[in-house]
Formats: sequence, C-alpha cells, structure tokens
Amino acid sequence: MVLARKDPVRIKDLAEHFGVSPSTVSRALSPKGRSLISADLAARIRAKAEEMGYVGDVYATGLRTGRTRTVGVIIPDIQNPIFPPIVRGIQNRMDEAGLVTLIAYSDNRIDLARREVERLLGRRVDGLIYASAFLEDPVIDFCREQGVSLVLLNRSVRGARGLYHEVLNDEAEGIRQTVAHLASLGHRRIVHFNGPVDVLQGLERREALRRYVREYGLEAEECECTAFSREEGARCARQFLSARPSATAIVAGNDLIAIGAVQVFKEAGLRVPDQVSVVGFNGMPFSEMFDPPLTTVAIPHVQLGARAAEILLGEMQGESEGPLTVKLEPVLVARRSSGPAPGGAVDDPPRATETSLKPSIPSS
Amino acid sequence: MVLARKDPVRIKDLAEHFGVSPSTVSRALSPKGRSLISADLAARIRAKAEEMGYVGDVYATGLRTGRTRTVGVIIPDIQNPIFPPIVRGIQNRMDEAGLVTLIAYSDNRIDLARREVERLLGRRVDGLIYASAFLEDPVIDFCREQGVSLVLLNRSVRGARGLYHEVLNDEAEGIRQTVAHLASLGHRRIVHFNGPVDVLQGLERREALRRYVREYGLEAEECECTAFSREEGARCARQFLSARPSATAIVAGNDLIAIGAVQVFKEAGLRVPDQVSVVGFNGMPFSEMFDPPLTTVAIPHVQLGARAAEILLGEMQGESEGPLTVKLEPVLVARRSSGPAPGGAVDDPPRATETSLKPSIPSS
DNA sequence: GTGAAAGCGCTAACAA
DNA sequence: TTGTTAGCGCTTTCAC
Repeated sequence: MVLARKDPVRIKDLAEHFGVSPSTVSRALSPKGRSLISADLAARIRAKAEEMGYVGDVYATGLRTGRTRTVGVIIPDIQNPIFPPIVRGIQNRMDEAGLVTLIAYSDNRIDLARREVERLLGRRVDGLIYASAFLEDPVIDFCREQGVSLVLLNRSVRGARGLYHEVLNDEAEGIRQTVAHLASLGHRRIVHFNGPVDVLQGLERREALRRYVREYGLEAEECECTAFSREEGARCARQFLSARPSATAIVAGNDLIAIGAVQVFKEAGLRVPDQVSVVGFNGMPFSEMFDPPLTTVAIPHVQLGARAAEILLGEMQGESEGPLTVKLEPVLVARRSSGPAPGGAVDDPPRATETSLKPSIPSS
Repeated sequence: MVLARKDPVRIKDLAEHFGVSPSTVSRALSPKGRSLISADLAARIRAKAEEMGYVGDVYATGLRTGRTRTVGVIIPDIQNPIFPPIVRGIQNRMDEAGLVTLIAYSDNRIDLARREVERLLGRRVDGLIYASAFLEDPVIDFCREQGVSLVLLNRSVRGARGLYHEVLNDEAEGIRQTVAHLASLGHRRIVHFNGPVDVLQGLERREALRRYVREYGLEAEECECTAFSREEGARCARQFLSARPSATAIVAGNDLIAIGAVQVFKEAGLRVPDQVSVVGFNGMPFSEMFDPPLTTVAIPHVQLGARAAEILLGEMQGESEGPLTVKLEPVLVARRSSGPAPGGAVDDPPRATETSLKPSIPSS
C-alpha cells in the first residue's frame, strides 16, 4: 500500500536499499538518465521503487528543475455549460501525461484574466491554455513576454493565426450546415440574431452566415445581440415581433440567444416551428429537453479540450513545428425547433435525426 | 509590473536591497515572524516586496515546510451539471485565501476515487474535499489513515456524522416542501420514482418522502431507479403507464429522473401537468426551459461549495472544534410541470412563482 | 531584534 | 557506469 503522506519513500531510501548513491537512483528513475546506467540495475531500481510506492516529490523537483508538471487553464466560468466538457477533455489528456491542471476563471474580464495569469505564473505552471473572450487581448501578449507555452482555445484573437497555437471550432462549417438545413426545409428569408462581433465566434458566425446565405440563394436580415444571453435573444425576438418581417426562420448566435427568442415567441403565441423555425449553436446539454427540442450545431467540446492539451504537451517538449491552427468540425443536430417553411415549397421533408433517449450523465 | 516568470524577485534580492539578512526578510513577510522584528522595518520590507512584485516560491516553501497551500477536490464528473457551481463555490473561497484547488474525477468509481486521492496526496495537498458517491466508502478511511484534513461534500457516508466534517443539502426539507406543494394542489396519491438507495441522497429523499406523505395525510407508492438517470426515470414512467395507478403526481429522485419520465409521458400522450404532475430535485440549470418548465427543488450548490471550503480552511489551521455537520436549505421552485390534481379539490390555487426571464450565464 | 547556518528532496555538472 | 558535490529558495533553529 502506498503511504503517500505519512512517510513518503525518498530517493535516499532506495539508494540505501541498493547500496548505491542517490544520483544513481535518480538516473534510474528519470527517462533521460536511464540510458547512462546499467540496464539491469536500472530495471531493479525501478521495480523496487514501484513496489515501495515511491512518488517523486513534486516540490523538490520543481525547485531544482524549474519544471513543475503543472499547467494552467483560464476559462471565463465553469458554470457556462460549454466549459465542463472542454475542461474534462483537457484534464483527461493531462492526467494521462501525469500533469496536473489548475483552473482559473476570468469572468470574461480582461483585468481578472490578467490577474489569474499572474497567479498561475507565480505558481510556476509549465504551460497555459487560454480561452480568451475578446478579439483584442493584451493578456496574450503578456503571456508571450513571459515566455510561457501557450495554446488558445475555442476563442481566438484577431491576427493570432500563425502567432500562437489555436484550437477552434469550425464556425463557418456549422453555419453552412445550418443554412443548408433551413434551405432544404424551404426557408427563403431568415433573420440572424447574431452574437457580439467583438468575440471571435460572433464575428465568424455572422460572416459565414452572410456568405452562405448568398451561396444558397437566400436573403437575411440581422439583429445584433450585445451578449450571448437569453435576455439579448429575447430582445431581438421582441423586435422581430414588432417588425413583423416576412422571414420564416431565425439563426441564433448561440443556444442561449435561441432559447431566449423561443420563450418570447411562445409567450406571444407564435408557434415554433410552425410559424417560425429557430436554430441554435453550441449543442448545449439538455437542449433536446427544451420546448421544442432545439435544433442546434453540436460542437465537439471534449475533443477541443483534448486537442489543445495535446498541442500544449508537444509545445512544452519543444516540438516546435511552428504555431498550429486546428479546426474541429461541428455537426448540426436537427430537432423540432426547425421545420418546413410555412407555405413554402419543401425540397426535402424534415426527418427526425435524433431519437428520444440518449445516454445521459448521472446526477445526484 | 510583475515579472513572475522571467526573473522572479527572491528573498535574497530584498535582503540585499535593505542590507539585512534573508532571515529578516522572511520574518517580515510571514505572519508569525513579523512580531519578532521591528515593526517599522517589517512594514518597509513588506511595502518594497509588494512594489517589486515579490511572489514567494511555492516550491521552495513547499519543500521546506511541507505545506503547499493546495487543496484537492474529488467529484464524480464536472460534466454533471450540479458540480460546476459547487466547484466554483469552493474555488471562490480558496482563491480568496490564496490557496490553489486541484480537481479530480472519480466517475463514481471507488477504484478511480482511490487512485485520485493517492495522486493528490502525492502532490502534497494540504486538504481534501470529497464528494463521495456511496454510503460505504473505504476511500474515506484511507484519507483518515493518511491524516489529511477532510471535508465531505454533498454526498456523505453512513455513520459519518460526528466523524468527519460534512456539508450537505437538507434533503428532508426539500422533500417536505415538495409534499406540501403537491398536497396544496389537491394531490392525494403520489408515486416516488426514488433514486438509488445506496447513495445518501436516494436514501434520505425516500425516507423523508415516506415520513412527510404520512404527515400530510397522503398515500405513496414507489418505483426504484437504479441510477439518477433519464433512462431510469423513463423506465419507471413506462411501468407507471402500464400499471395505470390512481396516483396524480410523481416525485422524482432528481431532475434527470423527472425529465426522463416527462419525456415518456409526453410520448404516450399523457399530459403534464393536466393528467399527472411531476416534481424534480436539484434545480439544474435551464430546467425552466424544459417542456413543461420543471418544478424542482433548487439546491444552493455554490454555497455548499463555499461552506465546505470554509470548513476545510478552518480545519487546516487546526481550529478543531470537532467534526461539523452543516445542512443548507433548498427551496422548491414551482413551475409548470406541477398543477392541480385532476378532479381533486384544491386547497390553494397554484401560483406562478417564477417569471419568465432570469439573469443567465453567458455562453460563447 | 537580527544573523548564520543547516537542510527540505532532488538533479546535474563534474570527477573518477 | 557511478559517486561527489553543490545548490534550487525558503524557513527555522540556535546563537548573539
């Protein structure tokens, strides 16, 4: 049994047991040192270390080498439902590699992000995964100055491409699928309740929408939300109701905007999807339980996290093949908040692409 | 500006600046040592340290003192929606106290929980917050053997009271509010889709239900779910449909069981709440967006986390006033999945206790 | 009230 | 291939 805390096994103990010096044991235990000593002895030391439950002292090693086998992750808020799967993806990969992950919250404020980066650097993290909220972000330059390995996750900064590692969702592809879906349902005029354009996602989704609306021969108007929130979705929905446009579908900047809009439509007696279709973005958990179940673009959050961790690990080992930009493909999940355009010709009848019960996460 | 990484300020630098010895600076900077040196010098050293951006080296201190200003938190899975707010509550408090929080996942498996505890102890955490899944859990004894400060959170173990610090939701009170609510709506016969009774919550909720059903003069049957999952809720709902009992309301063991049941009822054409009321438990995010919006017992998750952190901090400072058991009060949030009993006399008409839009969490 | 010195456990230069 | 030695930055006796 491991006695990790009570009386930890030290290198000295192993050295005495074998009648060798601490350095020899240290070499036997470290990947690079192992080749310097006799293979047989190294193997025996390693076996005994395992048996005695040797766990290297992270603090001694950290002090001596400056490397701490610790990484930091900065996200806006773990209570935002897109981040738990991202964090899990990161930690899965880091745990595998024997690193520990520190999680810090910026609450979407640059000053807090900066403070948290400083705290993490003070903790001597070997690398950082940063989910920045804004297109312009001085905190990223600060990280660069500090010389810490850095991967940008899910949110990016203007001009970052080629400067920093980035792991991103393919926003344009998600919008393309959305537009294709609505076009196939016979919609011809849509309104985009776009998210804030000072955030990468808001900007990219809006630009992709403009492009694909053209390519698919549709027409679009826009209502700009100042935040990715239900309140803003509701505001645009009220505006939509009072303007009474001829559009038959809403493409929301994300799921929260979508559900804010749906709620207002329902309260106003506008039937979704009979009178207006609504499509979200993010594939947030339980969106299939909403009323109506929400059609949305599912982002591979766990894989985004895992991929970012992977790249950071490579970077930390000095495998510097130049800054990478990785885009992962999202998938539109068609549910019942979108349907045939009222009175419109339908090229392709709607299908149920998702059956009722899927494996779910146990809760207390 | 702080240069946390590039060339950190050390005690030696401060010592040289003031022409004193490192010991003096160390004393000036530590709360206990401060009283040993001249107050004036201490103040000047502290001011300068602040100005120069001195950040003590956690690894040197950890090595020297054995205390690491780090705590570990073990939860089943951050993707389970009840845990993000708990984690946030813990971290808010720990950050305030200048401690760092390591989060590990057990996936509700005792072997993994054990492994994670060992990893955390290997990382020399000063304390542990443990959200154990089971009523019997040897991992807790292991923690005790290791002599690490420990607080049990949200999930408890049989016989733990008086042995370990516990921070719990008041399950009985939540059930009492549920039963009172249904009674006031005229329900007389209910079915409890209870959660697994080898988990504290499942057991306590069931026992409370039996008690309050009696106290309020109702009658209850039970259908036991083997997990807190939608699948199990759906299974009990199908059983309910085929048995066609006279009950008019379902009390679900948690929200997932509730939504699994609601889904089956809807598919079978049974109207909620006109023909059957359903009440959940947990107050999970976005449950107000479900169809119908779910009546549920909201647990103060953030406060649970903050309280657990508070107690752990006290324990780590040796403020040992004996093991504490803290219970926090949940609140029933009445929404539209519960309504008057069909054909029953209503003592008290249902009210809308929640209006439509509440502040929500921004999402990308 | 302050300084000198030792040492936490580990690794890496240097020596043999 | 292995041992010796020094020292990472800090705290804490012990001496003055």
